[in-house]
Amino acid sequence: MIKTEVKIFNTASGKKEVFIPLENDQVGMYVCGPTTYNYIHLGNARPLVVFDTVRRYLEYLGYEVTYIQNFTDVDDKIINKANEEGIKPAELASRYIDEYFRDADALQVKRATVHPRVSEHMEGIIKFIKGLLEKGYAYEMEGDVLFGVTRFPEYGKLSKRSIDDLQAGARVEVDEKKEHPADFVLWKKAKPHEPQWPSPWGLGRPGWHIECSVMSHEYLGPSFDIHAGGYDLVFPHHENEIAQSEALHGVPMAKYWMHNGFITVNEEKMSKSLGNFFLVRDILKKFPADVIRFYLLATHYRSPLDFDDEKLGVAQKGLARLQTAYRLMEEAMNGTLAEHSSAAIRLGAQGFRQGLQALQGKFIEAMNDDLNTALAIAVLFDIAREINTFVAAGVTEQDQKALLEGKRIFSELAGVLGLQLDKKGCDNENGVLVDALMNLIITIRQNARTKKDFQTADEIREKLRQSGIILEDTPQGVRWKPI
RNA sequence: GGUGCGGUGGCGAAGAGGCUAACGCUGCGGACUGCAAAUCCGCCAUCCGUCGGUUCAAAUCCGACCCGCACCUCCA
Repeated sequence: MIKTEVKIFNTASGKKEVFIPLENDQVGMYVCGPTTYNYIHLGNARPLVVFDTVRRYLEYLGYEVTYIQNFTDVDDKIINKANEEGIKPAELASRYIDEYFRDADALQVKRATVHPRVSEHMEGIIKFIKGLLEKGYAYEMEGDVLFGVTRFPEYGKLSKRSIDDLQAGARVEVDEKKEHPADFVLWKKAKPHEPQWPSPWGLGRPGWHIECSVMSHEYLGPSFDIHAGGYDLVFPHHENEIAQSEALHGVPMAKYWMHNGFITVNEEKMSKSLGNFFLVRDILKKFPADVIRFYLLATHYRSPLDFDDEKLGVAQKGLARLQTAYRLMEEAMNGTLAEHSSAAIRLGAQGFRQGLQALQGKFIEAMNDDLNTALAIAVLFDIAREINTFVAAGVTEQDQKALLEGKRIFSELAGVLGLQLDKKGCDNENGVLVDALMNLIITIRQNARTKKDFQTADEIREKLRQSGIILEDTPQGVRWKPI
């Protein structure tokens, strides 16, 4: 367990607070997951990556994290789309759950401890609603069950809205029969040809907010540490969850509420309703998944983040710089580069190690400050420079231990961000073949260079570049890598 | 109308009372190189939306104003 003080910005208080879990080294986290009627877009991906990073960091520090992320698989949009396609809603939902995993896995998002689905928690939902009715927080209306916001005095505390404001600005369809326009549905009366479940109030299905209250309670208890999601969930989704859960259980639902900012396109929120969204899998056709992840983490999670290809291109270059440093260090360790003592003044191995350890401290400090991944990445760049400088000056046998230590720190910290630094080269069988061919080509070119036939040498290099292979001539020999 | 967030170099982006305002990209100069690439070194904001105020000291606190964004309705 690394002893250190993590601070988290808590939407509930509007301030950064020291993170102290309810139960010493155990952390319970609930992240609102997608409604599964489409492939996920980049805006959906941000919370996945951000809160996965929160999890990774807490685990790195030694906490044991129970991470719950739901799938909303019962919903109007699912029903509509399924009808369009002429298949069952459940079938459509489960298809997009599979597709979700494909994208999330690519982005190195760790699987949750449990991924509960609404459709599998009907019993719990019904029981929960029953409890709310019994305690007098909910009321029945023509087969629907509604939560009465005026019956819960603290309603509005998360989003800092008063019930009166809600009434004043209400663009909500006013249903005269509701006690209050902001009352929201817990249980919806069934319509024909829709998924439906039996309940004490007749056939129907759950409203949107109730699922998270029920499932978080089932897996994490009435009170847990972190509840997270996109900023647009603060109201009404999370506000309503709080109302339901705290009304029923009488204890604070979550200790810390974390919300990520939006991805924008031309400064406008990326959203399904605006239609300006980019699917993760389409972006993956142009950029590797780790570049997307790097891009998402290079800005603080609460700030808006504008998207375009150019910005991903910058991220790609940045990540490549880190990977290059890692590669140079590995080569120095493997002795791929001949030992070379340079005239340059160089850091001793001792200084190198101490420098990296100090930077590791800075990394932790950055992450402690409300998950400042932008700063943490800056530290990674500092580490890269240390490594490059150290390695470029020439490495001897005595430096190997320091290099090993450096490699450990570097990859460990990158790993906290879910970034992999070692290039997964060619797959093994082909790799041997490719290596052999590359060695042959390089030898031929070297012969040309020895004869000062630079025209031939340059032609080979240019042709390889066009095929996606970069050659680098270094004092220690020729190196190649895919673009 | 209500609520909240933000405006930092050519671009992106940290910093939130006091070290020369991080880091990355771009550009420029240098080292290295046959030339490149990669790498290293150096340079590029007298200034942090505007105007006032508080303070010994402000990009960082307060006030006003301008601009942008978001939420108040499904949305990550």
